[in-house]
Amino acid sequence: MARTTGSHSDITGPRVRAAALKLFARSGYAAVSMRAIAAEVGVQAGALYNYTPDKQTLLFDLMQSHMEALLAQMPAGAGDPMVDLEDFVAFHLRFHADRPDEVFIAYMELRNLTPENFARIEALRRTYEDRLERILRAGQAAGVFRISDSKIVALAIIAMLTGVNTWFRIGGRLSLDEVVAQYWDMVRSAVGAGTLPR
Amino acid sequence: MARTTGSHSDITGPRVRAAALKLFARSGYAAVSMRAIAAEVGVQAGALYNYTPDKQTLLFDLMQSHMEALLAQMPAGAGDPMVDLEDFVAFHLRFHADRPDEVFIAYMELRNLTPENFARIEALRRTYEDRLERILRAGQAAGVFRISDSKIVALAIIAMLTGVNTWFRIGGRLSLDEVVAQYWDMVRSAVGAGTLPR
DNA sequence: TGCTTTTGAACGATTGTTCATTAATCAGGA
DNA sequence: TCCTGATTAATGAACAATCGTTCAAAAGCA
Repeated sequence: MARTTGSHSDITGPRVRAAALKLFARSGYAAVSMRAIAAEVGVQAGALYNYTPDKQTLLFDLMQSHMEALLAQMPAGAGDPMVDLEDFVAFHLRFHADRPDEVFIAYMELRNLTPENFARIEALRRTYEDRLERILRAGQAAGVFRISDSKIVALAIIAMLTGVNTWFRIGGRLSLDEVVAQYWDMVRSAVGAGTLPR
Repeated sequence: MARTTGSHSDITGPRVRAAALKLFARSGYAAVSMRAIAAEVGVQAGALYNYTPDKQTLLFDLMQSHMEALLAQMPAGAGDPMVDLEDFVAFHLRFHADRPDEVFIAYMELRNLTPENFARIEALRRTYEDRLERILRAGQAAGVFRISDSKIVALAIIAMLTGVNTWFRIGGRLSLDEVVAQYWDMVRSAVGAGTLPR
């Protein structure tokens, strides 16, 4: 619906989510009070309830938005396992490097979701893992990847890639391009695809 | 000092730590109340303060004990980079598989430590990472590992290995021996050490 | 004037922690 | 074996503070 009269919703709403994202990432969901979020926005606690029914939904919406953006922007896959794997690795690293707070929350706050909300986020996460596993199985079938258990390799790769967020910061010692190149080297080696000149 | 009269400290004390470990791992430090810990032990909240000065110290002691056990049991290193790396991988996987709760806390609750306590745990963690990096540099110098940045590779390997704790459970589809074998395959490949028959 | 947004107070519940009091356990002597 | 005195552990109430959430009233804008 179009903007209604006297409304600041389209200004305050995003600021509430941004404040919650920042504070949840820094201190954790359980340790952040609604009053702290309100103070970050510059508003009283009661005003937050114009933008979220409760604190739990605020967390869930942040995680859901993140996971849906991840799935929406993920490369579709060209069909060549080697190309698809490289694209996946590059995409994962760049997407995650751009959103350290969202990534942190998506991995750390799963246990603070209600069971129903947890199940919904978990389903999105599995969809993402399945995409990588499908690439690995295609390469396995084509004989270009030498791996035994595609599920384990998929999880190991994702864990390795997501680990960059514990240390990588834009503007640090290494550029994002260098990080992508180095991780692609490791992933390519780990799946048993020889070190080919490119 | 030897056991003093009228004391149950040596019984209740460990039970307090065990209850805190279990509940912190399940729900997170901030979401667990001292009353919840006391209920798990079967005691009133006030009694906990015979065994810890406060909640923060309870968390810190759990994390410190875990990290010190990790460092104490870590293999010393024989000198051969290939052997040392394989030993490190196997040790890491087995040690972590045995202690899912401790590992979970050690990685998730860092931000709930006071700055001083955080610095102390962080120092222990860095000591552990340095041990792996030293193995990698030795293999790099000896020409047996083909890697460029030993620091990144060390962090990537640790992230990959620690990731098993998100899915591995003793008694599941895969035995621990199978997991160790598969991860060693991936690590050996990732550091560019050829797939040799063993 | 009509509608939206924000305030600010209030609510019941829960938080970490303290402490006087009670209960339990022990060593040593009779 | 029983008693005594000493010592420790656990209770249960209390504390000030903070929690998520609600809502009537005030403020701001079209």
